[in-house]
Amino acid sequence: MSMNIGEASKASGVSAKMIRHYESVGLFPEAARTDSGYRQYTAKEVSTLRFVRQSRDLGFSIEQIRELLGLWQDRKRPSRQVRALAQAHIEELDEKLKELQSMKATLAHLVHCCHGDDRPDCPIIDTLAQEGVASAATAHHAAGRTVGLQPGRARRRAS
Amino acid sequence: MSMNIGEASKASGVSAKMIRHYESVGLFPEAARTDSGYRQYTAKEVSTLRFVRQSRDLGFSIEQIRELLGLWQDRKRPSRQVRALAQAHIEELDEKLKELQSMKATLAHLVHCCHGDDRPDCPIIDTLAQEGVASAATAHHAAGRTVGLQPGRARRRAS
DNA sequence: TCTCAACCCTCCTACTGTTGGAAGGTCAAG
DNA sequence: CTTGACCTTCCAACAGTAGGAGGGTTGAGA
Repeated sequence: MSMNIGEASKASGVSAKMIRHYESVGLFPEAARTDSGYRQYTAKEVSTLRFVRQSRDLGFSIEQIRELLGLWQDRKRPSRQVRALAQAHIEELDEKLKELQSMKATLAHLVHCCHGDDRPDCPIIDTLAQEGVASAATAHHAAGRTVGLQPGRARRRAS
Repeated sequence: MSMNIGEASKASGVSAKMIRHYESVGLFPEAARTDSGYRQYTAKEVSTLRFVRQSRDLGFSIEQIRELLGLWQDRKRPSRQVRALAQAHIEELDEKLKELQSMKATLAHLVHCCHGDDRPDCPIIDTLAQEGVASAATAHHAAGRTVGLQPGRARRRAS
């Protein structure tokens, strides 16, 4: 009935390392332990883990998953709440999509302009060296929140 | 002719904090200093900073920018090299785009299915609790490298 | 019974890039 | 001389994941 972390990991698709991490940040209560200190998991906990993984796979952040788990637990919550959370996340995804698309478009244009042969002459480099590529960055200038290809890409300029 | 880090920051659009950081990771040589230890920048260095910013805005990583700077410096490099780097980056962007689009599609479908009213019944939560959402995650399963809405989102399952 | 592999444990580190603060030194204007 | 705006360095945090070190546990085979 109960299993070690390795089995729970296989069953849920969440690595043992991550299970411990999620526990440590309080995403779910601490697991029961054997006398020797091994964590023990039941089918119920494995399904929670699976829930977390599915949510991560849809791009929800840990904090959002914390909320989702709360809503999941509370069997009386109005579906409206869940929907709103999902909707908000879609909008985040959209912002990121726009930014990436803008980068890609700019880059594709530059690549298109560059003959890409043995000559040193290169419009890509030249453009980077100029001021104001007028790309993704400037595109949402006023949009506030970052998007991050890399982690915390805050698009704000030095002010 | 030469300016402090604050002015260089304003002129380049890179925050002072980031200028120091880039210097510390060896993205460009250490700046000259006044007797009192203040960094001094010339127009040449400001244009390097601008180059870095433009590259970041197009989503290039620090390592990629390191290469780009090298290519920029070397006035004899074949434009082919630059183009290849840009092309490779476009492909990275494409992977990320696909992943985000896949997430969005799955999520949009779920949101569409959820009536979102006062009733507790919610297909979004129900789907998360099931196994195998068959979303972004499974989509590129074999694709190896991560993409990260959040930082290091490695999509590999616990193996 | 001993041994060895395959587990498990906790802690610390790294990585992506950026921001924030603390504690202090410098420079200019008033 | 004081004040405020600048500069310096170092340390920590954020998101999420992965890797290792150094140790204990378990169970099966010799």
